[in-house]
Amino acid sequence: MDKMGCGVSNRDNNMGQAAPLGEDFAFFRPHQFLAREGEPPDGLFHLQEGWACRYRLLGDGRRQITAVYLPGDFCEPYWILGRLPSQPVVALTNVRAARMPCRLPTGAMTDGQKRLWRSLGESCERQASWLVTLGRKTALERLAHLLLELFERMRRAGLAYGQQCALPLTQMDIADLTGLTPVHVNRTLQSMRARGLVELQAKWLRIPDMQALRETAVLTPNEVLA
Amino acid sequence: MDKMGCGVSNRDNNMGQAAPLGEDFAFFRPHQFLAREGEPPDGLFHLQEGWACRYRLLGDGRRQITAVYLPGDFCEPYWILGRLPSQPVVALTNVRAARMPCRLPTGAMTDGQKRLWRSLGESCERQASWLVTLGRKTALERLAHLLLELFERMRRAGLAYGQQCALPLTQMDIADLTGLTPVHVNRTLQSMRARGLVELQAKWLRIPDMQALRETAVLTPNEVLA
DNA sequence: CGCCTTCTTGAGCCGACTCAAAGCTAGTGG
DNA sequence: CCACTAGCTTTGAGTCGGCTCAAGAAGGCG
Repeated sequence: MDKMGCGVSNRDNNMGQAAPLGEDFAFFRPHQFLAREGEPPDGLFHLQEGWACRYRLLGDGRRQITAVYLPGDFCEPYWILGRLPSQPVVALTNVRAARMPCRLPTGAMTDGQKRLWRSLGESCERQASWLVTLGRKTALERLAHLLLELFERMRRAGLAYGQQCALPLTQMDIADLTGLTPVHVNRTLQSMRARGLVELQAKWLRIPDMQALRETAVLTPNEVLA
Repeated sequence: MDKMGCGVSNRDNNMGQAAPLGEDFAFFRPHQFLAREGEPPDGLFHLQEGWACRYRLLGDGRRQITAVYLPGDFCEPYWILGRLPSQPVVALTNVRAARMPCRLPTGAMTDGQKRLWRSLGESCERQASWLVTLGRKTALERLAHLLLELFERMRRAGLAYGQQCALPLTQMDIADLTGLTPVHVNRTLQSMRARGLVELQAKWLRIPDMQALRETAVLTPNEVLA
């Protein structure tokens, strides 16, 4: 349940600025839903700030996170394909997002639409890569893949500084992304730290040796984050 | 390498029948590629007969199959999004497919295009479901999910007879789909057989108790194969 | 008939899990 | 400024699901 009300508001109502025609904004706090399973989403969100994730919860409490949304990402490109969300999406941090209509664009191909198609393509590819990682890789390889991907996406969004970036995930979130337990994530991160592969503390990620981390992740050359 | 030549041919050349305008057909034998990593596909294939799969091979021989294509499926809807295939697709059996242009449809929405969009949406959703299964489920649950999904898709394609259907996969293929080893697939299938959950032999699948198998797969009610 | 792939079985091992209990923060309120 | 709390991280000890290695049985096909 939303603890803070609906989370969606017209920018005119609280900012005193004219929003671009037909566009308004939405704000979410951690744990607030951007979409619920089986319910039509309020719109397609273009994240401006903050992180969100899509997941599935099994009856006995097992959880798997199936997508992460970073600033600059669309959430969720699949929605334009006309199906109801099959998995809920929640904010991981405070989120600010532009809200746009959620339907298949028709007619002329604008830049915004091109970006949306590209985003859809990248999502599909990332999912396919994660099927490989979850199906066949070790804990060490999984973590390397995850941290590399998140860093690379943050870098592209202009949010990396040198070889570091923000990473507002708990070890439990990381466990639910990689299909591991929090305890094992903790131990594996320690061993990565010991080998100089990553530094990760206080929600901040640093990658001292990108090449080494890439090799650890056993990604194929043209994997999404190339 | 294709052992049998290119695999794509204009139907007029070998069937003596007029093909629908602008459409031709392609034939593949087991292990022939429908698409290679990083190379533009010959077209978008609409499978009429036979099975194919998409996969990734890691350097040390580990393989994960990331999609299966059955008769009636498009292979591969993602291709219309304008990226080069990031994972190869090979035929698992003899395949007959209609070949169509591989680009984003524009203009009026025909029935064929609607089917293509729906197909893309279903693919995305299936992938998301498999992320959960590979990340969080036991061997038993994974196999139940797989067999249930394949049966249901075959049923929708009109290729199930009562509670049985063809299933032209080796136990090694099944292992590469479920992220397990062939040995463990074998043992787990035996225990499923012993519990009366499935019968699987000679490339033929029978599901005596659909409800029991569904419960075993711990799927959420509105999972793709609902 | 002989070859090759697939399936099956046995024995031992190990990567990741479970359970449990401390240490850390960071935020809250007195 | 400090006690108090709640959530997160870390550590230890023991277990187990699925893996590895190896060999034999059972198909399928030329």
